[in-house]
Amino acid sequence: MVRSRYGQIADTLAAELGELEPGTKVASEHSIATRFGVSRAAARAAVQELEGRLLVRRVRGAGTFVNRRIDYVISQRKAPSWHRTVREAGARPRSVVREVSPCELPAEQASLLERSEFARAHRLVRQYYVDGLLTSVSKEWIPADVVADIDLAVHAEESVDTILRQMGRVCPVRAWCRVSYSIPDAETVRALETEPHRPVWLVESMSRDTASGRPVMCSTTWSLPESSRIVVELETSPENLEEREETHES
Amino acid sequence: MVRSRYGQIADTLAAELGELEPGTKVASEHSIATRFGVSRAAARAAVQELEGRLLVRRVRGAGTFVNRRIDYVISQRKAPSWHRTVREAGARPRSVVREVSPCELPAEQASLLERSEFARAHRLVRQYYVDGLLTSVSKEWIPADVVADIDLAVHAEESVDTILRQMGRVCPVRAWCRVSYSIPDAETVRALETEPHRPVWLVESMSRDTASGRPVMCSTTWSLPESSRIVVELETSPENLEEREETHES
DNA sequence: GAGCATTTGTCCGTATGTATT
DNA sequence: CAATACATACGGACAAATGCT
Repeated sequence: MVRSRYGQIADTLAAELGELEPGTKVASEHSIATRFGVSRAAARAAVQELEGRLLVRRVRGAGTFVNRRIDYVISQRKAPSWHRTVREAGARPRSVVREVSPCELPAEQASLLERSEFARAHRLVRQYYVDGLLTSVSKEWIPADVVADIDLAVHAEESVDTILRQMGRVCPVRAWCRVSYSIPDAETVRALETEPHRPVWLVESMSRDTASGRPVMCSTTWSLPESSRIVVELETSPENLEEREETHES
Repeated sequence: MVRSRYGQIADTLAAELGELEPGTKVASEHSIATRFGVSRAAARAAVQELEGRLLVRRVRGAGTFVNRRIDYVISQRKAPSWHRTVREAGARPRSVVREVSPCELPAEQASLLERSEFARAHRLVRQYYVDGLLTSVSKEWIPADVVADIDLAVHAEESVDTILRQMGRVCPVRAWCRVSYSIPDAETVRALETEPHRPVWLVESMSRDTASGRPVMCSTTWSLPESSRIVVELETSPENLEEREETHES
């Protein structure tokens, strides 16, 4: 099969992009069209191809920029640290509290947190930026019986983990987690500033207190696929192998 | 912000698509252009939008068809069964052995299987179809010390699990697994019949024998995002909470 | 197998809209 | 306000794959 012209151009550009720092501005559609002697439509197709490969990001009116994906590993063996993960990848992490308010637990979160529905809790909405680019939004629920008041603390100290440790006197660790690739609801689309109906990462998580085993926090986090590569590791130790259900098909 | 014409058309079509059975043929670009009084380019943009939402599949020369995604849940509590999962979703599963050959274990697989590099093993390549559409390809490695000869059995019995149980006299269960969303290598691109450089699901997995705890099989499976929605569930039982590393950031 | 209509894929040139700088 | 850059849209053309006759 013959490679299409825009495909060849995309391959050429992709090779050149490999040398560049994330955030670098890429040649405009017009200049690509001129350089390769094609129409702007073909040049555009090539850049869209690169966007599909997650190699670039495009901003209307501003230009096209070299993209980078942060590997975020979710594992049972390691406690999560988004800020550290981003920094270790050589990027600049920032998170912003968008909303913090008392609420009553919705059914799903109540069940996960092993509380009764409508139990009093704190709802926390945050946005996460990598190198100034919005990459994720999260909603977190913390039952009021873990920490009574959270508003002031949340603005002084960005890490919820630290707040729970200091104010709640608990030691939270991730006890359950579900990762999928789904279509976000309208509210999330607004918060993530993404196109409606476009699939993004969804990580649902619940943490327990190490000592008591009691759930102390749960969250749902939506992340743009172009900005992070979520990796989930699942491990069953040999001693626990028998605990599982059995079927006879691969 | 005003919604673009092709976006409106996409929304209209998406609503209509919801009523249709998977596999149904969708109106052609030309007829959409005529119906909505727009150019073919705009109609095409609308259909491409639907493709991006994973609602349709397009085949050159044939047409555009309603798509369905199969939810495939990977969990510690449940043994995997691809055929059953697909059937339960109301679709028709089929897997085909493409290649079965003796080989020496590559470094990565040798390490995972706790064998020495270049140890003799069987390499098995399979393709998976849902409703006749190619959705996944897998490579599986089985050390020769688990089953000596596998060629004939593999063609008579599709389930590797069953072969291992009967010929290898082991009871395999998934002990480790890693899921990510990655760019496939050229060989995989050919086997998956997908575009180069397009990200797809990658599930790496290793199974141990229940009784001995010894690794008996490992595999890498690549799956098209438009055909499956991979969900990974990770759970740490309260008793094991202390086993993990600690950090102090969320 | 050959021929034909259909359908998507690619590409051209041009024009206008809209967001950013 | 002007220049730049991406977004949307038009109309036309041919290529390539598919499915049917």
